[in-house]
Amino acid sequence: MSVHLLSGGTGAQVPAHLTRIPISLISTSTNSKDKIVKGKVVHKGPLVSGSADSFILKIIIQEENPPTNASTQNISMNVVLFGALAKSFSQAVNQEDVVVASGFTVGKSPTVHKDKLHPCNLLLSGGDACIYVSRPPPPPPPAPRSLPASKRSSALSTEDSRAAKTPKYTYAHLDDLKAGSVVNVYGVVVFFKQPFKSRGTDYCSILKITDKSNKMIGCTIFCEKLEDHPKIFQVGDIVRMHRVKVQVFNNSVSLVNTFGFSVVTFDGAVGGAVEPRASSHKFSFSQEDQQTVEELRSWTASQAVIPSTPSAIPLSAVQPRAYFNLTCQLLAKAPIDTTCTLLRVWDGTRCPHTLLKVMVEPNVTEGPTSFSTERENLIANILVYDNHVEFAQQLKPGAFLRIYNLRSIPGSSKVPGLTSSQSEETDHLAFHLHGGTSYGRGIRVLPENSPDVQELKRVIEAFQEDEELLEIWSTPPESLDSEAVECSTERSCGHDMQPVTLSEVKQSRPGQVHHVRIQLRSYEPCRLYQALKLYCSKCTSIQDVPDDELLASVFSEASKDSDPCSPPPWVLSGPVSLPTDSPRFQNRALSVHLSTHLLSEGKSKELLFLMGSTLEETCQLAASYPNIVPVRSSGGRLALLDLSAPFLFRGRKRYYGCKRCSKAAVSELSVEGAEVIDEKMVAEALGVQLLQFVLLMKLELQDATDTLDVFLWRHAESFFSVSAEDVAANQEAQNSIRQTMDHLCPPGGSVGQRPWLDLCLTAYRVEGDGGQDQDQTCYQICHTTVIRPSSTLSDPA
DNA sequence: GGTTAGGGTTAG
Repeated sequence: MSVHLLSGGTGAQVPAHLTRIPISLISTSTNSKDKIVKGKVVHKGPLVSGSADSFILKIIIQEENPPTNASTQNISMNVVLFGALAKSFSQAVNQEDVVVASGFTVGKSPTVHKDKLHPCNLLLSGGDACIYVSRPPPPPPPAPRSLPASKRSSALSTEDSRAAKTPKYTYAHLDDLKAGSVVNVYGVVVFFKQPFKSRGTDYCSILKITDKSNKMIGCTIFCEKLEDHPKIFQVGDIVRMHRVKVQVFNNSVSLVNTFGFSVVTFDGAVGGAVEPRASSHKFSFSQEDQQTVEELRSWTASQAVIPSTPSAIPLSAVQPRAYFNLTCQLLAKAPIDTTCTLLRVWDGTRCPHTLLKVMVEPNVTEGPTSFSTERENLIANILVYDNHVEFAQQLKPGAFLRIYNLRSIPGSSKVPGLTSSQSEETDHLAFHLHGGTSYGRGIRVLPENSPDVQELKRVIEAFQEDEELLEIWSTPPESLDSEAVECSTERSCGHDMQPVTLSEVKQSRPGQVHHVRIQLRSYEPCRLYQALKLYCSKCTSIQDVPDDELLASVFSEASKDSDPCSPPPWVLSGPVSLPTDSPRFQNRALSVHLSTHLLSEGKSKELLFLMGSTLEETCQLAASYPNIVPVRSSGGRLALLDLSAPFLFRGRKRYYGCKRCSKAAVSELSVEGAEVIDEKMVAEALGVQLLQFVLLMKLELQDATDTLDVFLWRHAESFFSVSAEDVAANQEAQNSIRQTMDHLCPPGGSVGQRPWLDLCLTAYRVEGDGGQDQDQTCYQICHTTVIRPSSTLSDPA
């Protein structure tokens, strides 16, 4: 059981009585006694260590010069080494070394279907197993030859183990591929399809490559993960593939990835930086690779292998009735139906043809729902169909894309789900990414650092600067009186006043009302749930809404009070079980108290006093009982929880009381004449000063003259057209505020993207802590409502 | 444990 390094005549020798058996002829019935198998190591796996010195190492060897009697099929096979042999092999043997194995047994390869290699594998373990290594001669050293052959080490020197860590690869020429072999290749991409979902488990990439031999070779790459696929952006890119298997299909040679496959892609432009695009961080890349890429680039440029037409064209050069590739930025997107998604893109250039308008609901749009008029005119609406929809759904607005084989159709066609009057606009150019992958049809996200994206960003930024200039010159104060500017808000105050500038507002005395036409520059809090507050109308205090973590601790603290409790005479007490399927709630009976008065009214379940529950359990029960008041035992009596927690749960709504203004005590509720029990009745009965949910935000306004911080508070609910109580209880109301704010102040958007707003402001004096000198003028937005983003994505002109 | 695809336009 050992690894022997063969070195000319001086080292170990393969015993002469052993006879070689070609790899292709090995079967499970092979008698391995006195046999050897010889092959080149084309893959060396990692040394896998199990428990207590049990090592396993898997390699693939390939027949180098098959004897004439051997077939060319199955010339590559898996070899599994065990124990100390695996360990010393791992240290001593490099990829590309030629090895001879003896003392092996033959097993069925469990991975034959996956790696398409030999149906058998060689197993090397125990005392008979032996590996002889002959290293290929090193590449010719620079003249004069300075390294005598005798200097080459015949022992396993440290130099050898270092070499083992960075295997040197050899690359096959594309006109010299032997069927069944596993090879490494370099090639220039002459055709490619972005990875698409196969009918199996993997994504499939199709490419055709060529090299200096001028041979065209088709390649099929199957990988489950998209990132393991070649990152090809355009024809002319250069790929380096390791461990692809040569196959014959339809009488021509093709390549398929096999075990240990990896690929690195390079841009093919002469003179550009050689930057590898790889999925793995640890791929080999040497000076030789650099040279190979540069040589292939020059060769490609001299040979006209690649059509000289540009691989992508800008919107400004798009012809009707054409297929083309587009490099662009995604601004917004919206699903149309299950087979179609709308992508709104631009590349900063203006298409000479009028572009198709597509209407969609704003609440299904991801990204801004409207843009400046200038920008709207540059936006191309792309309808993406069928298999591309799934990929499109994962795209994020802002991403840079290349869309391959996009089709421009004049006159427009009907958009599914919309009536013809909504979508049909003759003489408009429509863009379709049809279903299927023919001609490489597909979408690819380009990285920010790619040269094409850098160029795209230059064009876009130049446009944005123009856009901002336009906005500044065409807006207030010059246009304050005009009706030309479309506004996203509406005043309902009824004041008959002309708008003034922010600088005029700042110079005015407090106590006045102003109309302004402004844009929203920024706002606080960015985390909109923090805008939700609790307000006491009695003491006018404002506090944050406690988070669930705090509430849970209040409940848990309250349930620790285990003093015996004598409930008041007007209650009936008993256990209640939680209406849930969840096993963790089982075996937990909570103590509940019902009002006998309500019982007599037939409304016993209308109001529950619940004791000893957790926050989670209380919420569970609140789904089934309309009013739940959490209680605890305190000094032998029934008491409310600390008022940091809600004193009442009504469905998903929670009601809080003011600690300062409440005189809380558990007492009986009078419901005479009342149809339903509401929070006000409960609060009154319990002596709780009910806190009100309010929205409080600080907005920074901007116009051509100045900026101004204003509050949105007392009129916040009508501004957003939502109730703060709803915001506290449901996600939809929260989303609605988020959408409104994203519309008024698009995240990452330029000033040109922010709509103009007509506001009514009140200015008032607020006493500072330090007396008269510290008085401040504050401003509040009042009597103003946001007009919900219009339901069209089209150019409003 | 093992297949997928194997370039060559949707038909909205």
